Amino acid sequence: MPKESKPDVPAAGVPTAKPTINDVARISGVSKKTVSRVINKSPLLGQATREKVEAVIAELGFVPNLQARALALRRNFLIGLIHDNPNAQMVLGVQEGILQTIRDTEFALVVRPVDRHSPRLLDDIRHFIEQQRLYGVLLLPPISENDELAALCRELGCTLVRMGSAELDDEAHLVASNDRQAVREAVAWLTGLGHKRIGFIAGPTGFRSAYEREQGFAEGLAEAGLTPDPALATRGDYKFESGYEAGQRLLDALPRPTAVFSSNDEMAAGLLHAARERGIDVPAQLSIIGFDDTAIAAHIWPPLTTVRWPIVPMAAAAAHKLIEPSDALSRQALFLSDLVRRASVAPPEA
Amino acid sequence: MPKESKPDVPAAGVPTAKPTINDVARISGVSKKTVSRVINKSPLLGQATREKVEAVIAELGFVPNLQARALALRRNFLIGLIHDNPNAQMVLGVQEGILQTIRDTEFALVVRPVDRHSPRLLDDIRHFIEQQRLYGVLLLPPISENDELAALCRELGCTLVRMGSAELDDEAHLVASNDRQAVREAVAWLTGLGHKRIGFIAGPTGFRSAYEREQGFAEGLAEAGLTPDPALATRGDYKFESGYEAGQRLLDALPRPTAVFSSNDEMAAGLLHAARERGIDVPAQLSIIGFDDTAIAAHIWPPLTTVRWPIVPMAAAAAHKLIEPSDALSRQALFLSDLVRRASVAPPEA
DNA sequence: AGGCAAGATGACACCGGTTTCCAAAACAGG
DNA sequence: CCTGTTTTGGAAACCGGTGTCATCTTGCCT
Repeated sequence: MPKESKPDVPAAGVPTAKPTINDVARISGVSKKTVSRVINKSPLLGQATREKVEAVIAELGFVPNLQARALALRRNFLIGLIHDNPNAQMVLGVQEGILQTIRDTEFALVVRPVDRHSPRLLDDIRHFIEQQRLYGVLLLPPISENDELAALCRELGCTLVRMGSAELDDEAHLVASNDRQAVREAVAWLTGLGHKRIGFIAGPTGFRSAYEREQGFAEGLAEAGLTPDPALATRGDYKFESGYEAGQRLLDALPRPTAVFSSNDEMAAGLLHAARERGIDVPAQLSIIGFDDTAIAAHIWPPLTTVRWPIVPMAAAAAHKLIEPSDALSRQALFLSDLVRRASVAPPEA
Repeated sequence: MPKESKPDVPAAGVPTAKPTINDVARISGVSKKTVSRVINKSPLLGQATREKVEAVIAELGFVPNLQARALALRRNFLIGLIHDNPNAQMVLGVQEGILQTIRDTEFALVVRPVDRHSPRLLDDIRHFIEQQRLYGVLLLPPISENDELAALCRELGCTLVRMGSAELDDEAHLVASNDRQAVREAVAWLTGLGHKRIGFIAGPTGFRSAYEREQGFAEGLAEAGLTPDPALATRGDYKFESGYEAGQRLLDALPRPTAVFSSNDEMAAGLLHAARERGIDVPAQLSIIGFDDTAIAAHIWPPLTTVRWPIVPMAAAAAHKLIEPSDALSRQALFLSDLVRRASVAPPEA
């Protein structure tokens, strides 16, 4: 019994040195190169040889050294998540989705929050990608809309998938949700209940997601034969406080809107604060719809009707596109959102 | 032209191949080894030689190849964040803190959420650490309380810092906040306002953080000369729904508590829901204090008085302990929390 | 059978650092 | 001036894989 390979409880003086490709080659009586071919599933390889080598690999519990591969391939097995997104829940949802995909692969996820307004942004990211030799990166909105950044990734030979609204990139490098359509349905829900004065809180200018939601709102009104009232449209920056301020403006309008669509949940929560301060009952006197279905939507009072988009599956698909671009699963680029109906919406008062 | 390898318009004919340690050695007229000594700040090296080499490094813009170093050193420049924490804001705060520390170093952050109850937990993490050859890992609560996991990291030669309540580990491998003291102060705030029937929603059993907060609550009552009433103590699992259910129980108690301390904000929000359903006015008829100061605390109505602990600085310190253990900054292990006073607390009704 | 294309395998250099070992140079003491 | 010790630099091996290219089998066609 010269060799005893109990991985747990080394106990004995055996150093438990991990087997290398050389060990596998020696024991199975082939060259390193052949073992390498087995590892990489090279097609030009004899069936018999492959099985023999695989048996030895299994027996030894051989796991290829990622650092050595990274050196030789000039490419690390790391997926980078680059984002500039204030929404913790969304970022974590994306991380979860990516990890669902790379679980049981050799890939790992490295995260890199950035400051969109930093002048060193591109230099920093260039250095980051080069130094870590990232295999691919996933860009989250809003920074996914930065075309310079995308060009940089491509220049560095780093595969790239962008998350965001459609038309940002081609299908192979994009996952998107149909925000516009979802907002139209949300507005249809309100008009169907009889609402005619519907306010709108837009997201910040320059964000494609904000633009899409705006368009969806306009289309929704048009479908119901309503004309937009400029006094009922205002803008925020996706943060709670801006929703609160937007609420002040909207609730000053006369006659007051009977419903408001907010471009995200945080601003909707801010609006709700403003309504509460004025003693306006939600939903009896004011219906509210948000967007994103973040945790806060279900936990404020009344629970918020909102548009939910499938963050985790989208991120999982994005990761799939990065590491298995030719796979059929990597085909889908558009994901559907749906309206979550909760207590913040009711028919308008008579 | 047999070989043409222009990746992307590098403009000049310069191939932009990155300089290696060999280039530096050749140009500065020394050996690789000497350059390596410069990179690694080896003490036994001539001053003149060092400066000469450093000049060449700067001029060439040489950056050592991390993958090659990782292979040779058998250790990658990656910090792992292992967590099993449902609170997105907290996890993201930790990521931010770590990144503050490793910014401008060669380290990167790789994240690894896990399932505490998975039977494969230890095997998975072993494989992860070995495969990626992590330099160090940071463990977040509640999984940071798993001593087997900590032992595993040590066995694999991976430095380790645990985040959580004190007494989990020695100072060099721990960052903690003084939960107990903070809860005592929160309770003192309530008793100071005249509350005498104070309810408590504990966190799940088996969590040290939950235990610390329980102790702090008991001590706070004792300091005010109050005796704990078992009818006013209940338990949740840190989730919104469990807070809601806990609220049902507490608000059934007769006489009703005039204030409740909840072991985290989510459960406090659940309690608030329960109170609202019964038409109980907060804070006039019921004061509520939470813990964590997550986003929801400020955004629900009324805004929640809560205990805030310094997540980001704690995580930054933890990362510092990992990569620069001997540094003076790595000395601090205990961080102070403070009470954020908002509108959910008022004196009891007469 | 001979010729040839295609397929399977191996030898060897290479990725870019670190480490071992040893020689040369510098320095001290006798 | 010689010997012994310390500092400094170089050659070569090594970390553990992958790429290129040559070689050796095969199978197929005429």
